[in-house]
Amino acid sequence: MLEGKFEQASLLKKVIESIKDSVKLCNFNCSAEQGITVQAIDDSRVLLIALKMDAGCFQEYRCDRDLVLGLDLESLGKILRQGNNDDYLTVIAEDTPDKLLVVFEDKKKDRISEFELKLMDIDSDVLSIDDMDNDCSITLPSAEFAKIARDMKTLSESLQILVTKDSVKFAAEGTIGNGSVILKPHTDMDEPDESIRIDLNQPVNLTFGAKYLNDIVKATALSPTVTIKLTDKAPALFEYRLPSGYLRYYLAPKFEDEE
Amino acid sequence: MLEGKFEQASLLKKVIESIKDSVKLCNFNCSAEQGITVQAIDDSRVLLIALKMDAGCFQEYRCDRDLVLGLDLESLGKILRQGNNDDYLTVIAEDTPDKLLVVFEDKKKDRISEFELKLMDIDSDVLSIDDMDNDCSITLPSAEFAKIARDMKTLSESLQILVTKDSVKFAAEGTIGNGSVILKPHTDMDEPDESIRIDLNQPVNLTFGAKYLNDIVKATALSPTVTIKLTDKAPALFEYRLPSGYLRYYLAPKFEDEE
DNA sequence: ACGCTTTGGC
DNA sequence: GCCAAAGCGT
Repeated sequence: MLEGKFEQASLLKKVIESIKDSVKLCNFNCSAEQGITVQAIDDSRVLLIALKMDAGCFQEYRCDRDLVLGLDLESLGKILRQGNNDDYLTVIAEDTPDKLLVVFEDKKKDRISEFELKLMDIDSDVLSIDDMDNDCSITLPSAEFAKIARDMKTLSESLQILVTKDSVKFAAEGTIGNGSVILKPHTDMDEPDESIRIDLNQPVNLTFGAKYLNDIVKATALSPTVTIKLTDKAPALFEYRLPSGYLRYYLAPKFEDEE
Repeated sequence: MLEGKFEQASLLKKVIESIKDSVKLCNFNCSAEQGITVQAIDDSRVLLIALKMDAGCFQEYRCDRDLVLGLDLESLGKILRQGNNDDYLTVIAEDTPDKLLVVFEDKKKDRISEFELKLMDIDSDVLSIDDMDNDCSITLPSAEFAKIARDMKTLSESLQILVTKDSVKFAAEGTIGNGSVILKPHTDMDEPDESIRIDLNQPVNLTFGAKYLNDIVKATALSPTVTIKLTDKAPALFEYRLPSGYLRYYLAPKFEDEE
C-alpha cells in the first residue's frame, strides 16, 4: 500500500492548484525510491509538466509496490480545499487501488476529515527528457517573474525573453503599445531569495506564448524563486523547487513565422 | 520635448484610476507654465472632469513646447498598473509625438520597465469654466463622502444634498426605503482632515445622479478631503486637491421633473 | 462593467 | 491579524 503523510496540507494543495488549470486528468506514479512523480502534457499539448515529490516532501512515506493513480485534478482540488493549510494530510491507496483516500488531521483539535476520491484509468505516454546543456540559466524571485508574465500578457499574446551576460529583458509588442522590463543581476545578501542571477554560455532570444507563461506562474506560491533555463530553438525549462523535489514546466518557444 | 518625472508612480496611477471609468479617451495638454491639464466630458456627457497637475507634482518637469497627448486611458491604466507604487515614473514625449514613453525605475533594484503607448487624435472642445461664486462650500473627509455616495446608491438612483448653515444632509428615497445622513460642521484639531466645514451664503437643495457621484468618489485615494461647492440650479463642483494642482468634477444637478 | 475572492502590504 | 488592491468570474 501507499501511505504518504504531509506535515502541511498546503504543500500538496499548492501543487495541485499549480497544475490543475493546465491538466484535467493525470497519473500520479508512486514508488518507494522515487516518491511521487507526475508527467503530464497540457490539454493543448504545448506545455509539459513534470512533478517530483521525493520522500523528503513527506513526514512519513511508505510505498510497498509501484502504483499508478489516475486522478481528476479538479476533483482532487475540491477535496484539498477542504483541509486547512497546516493540517496533517495523508494520502492512502491500496496496492490495487480503485480509490485514493485523503485524510486531514488538525494538529490541535480532535478533527479528522476523510475523503475518498475515485481513481480513473488514464492513458499517458511518459517521455524521457534529456537534461541537456542550456545556453543560459536565470534565477529570480518567483513573484517578480509572475508579475512580469501577468503584466506583459495585458499587452501581447507573446513574450520575448532576451538574455545577455548582464541583463535579462522581457519584452512584449501589442496593439496598444510596447513594453519591456529589464533586470540586471544582483546579489542580495540579506534576502538571498531576492537575488537575480544569470549564468550564460550564449545569449538567447526566445519568444513564448503569454498564455502558457501565465499557467506556469501559478506555481509561484511553491517557491520563492524560479529558475529559467533557455536554449536556442529548444523548449525552455521553468523550475520551482520543492522542499525535496521540483515542479518543472517545459515550454516550446514560438518560432518566427508564428509569432 | 516633454519629460515629467514623478517621485511616486502612485500619483499618476491614482489619477488615471480615478477618471478612466468615466472617460475612455482624452487629451492631456502639456505646457511649461501650466504643467499637465486635462478637460474631459464623460461618455454620457453629464460629468465634466478637469485635472491640473502643476510642475509641483513632479520631481522634475520640462516641457519645451506645448503638446497635446491623445491618450486611451484604459491602455495607459494597463501600463501604469505594471509599475510599483513607489517606483520613479517618467513620462516622455517628443515635440511632435506619436507615442508616449512611460518609464518606471525601481528605487533600489536594477530594474527598468519601459512602455511605449500609441497616441491618438482626439476631438475635444475645451470649455472655459467660470470660477463663479457659490451658494455654499462644504469640505469633508473624502472617505466619508465616498461611503455616503456608495451607501445611498443602494437605495436610490438619486442623491439629494441639502445644506443649511449648520448641517449638510444627504438623502435618498427608494423603493426599499428612505435614508439620510446628516453631518454637522466640526473642527478636529488633532486630525484636521477629519474636520467638516460648511461655508454658506445661501441654503441649497440639489439632487444628483447617484451613478455619477459613484464615479466621482473613485478619486478618494487622491486626497484625504473633498470640497463640494454648490449653487442652486448650477453644476456642482467636487474638488480633490493634489500635491500641486487638483482633480475637479463638475456635475449638473437633476431638475425636479426628471428626478 | 460590477461584484466577489484571493493575494499582498501595513 | 487586519485592511486594501488586484485578478477572476458572472
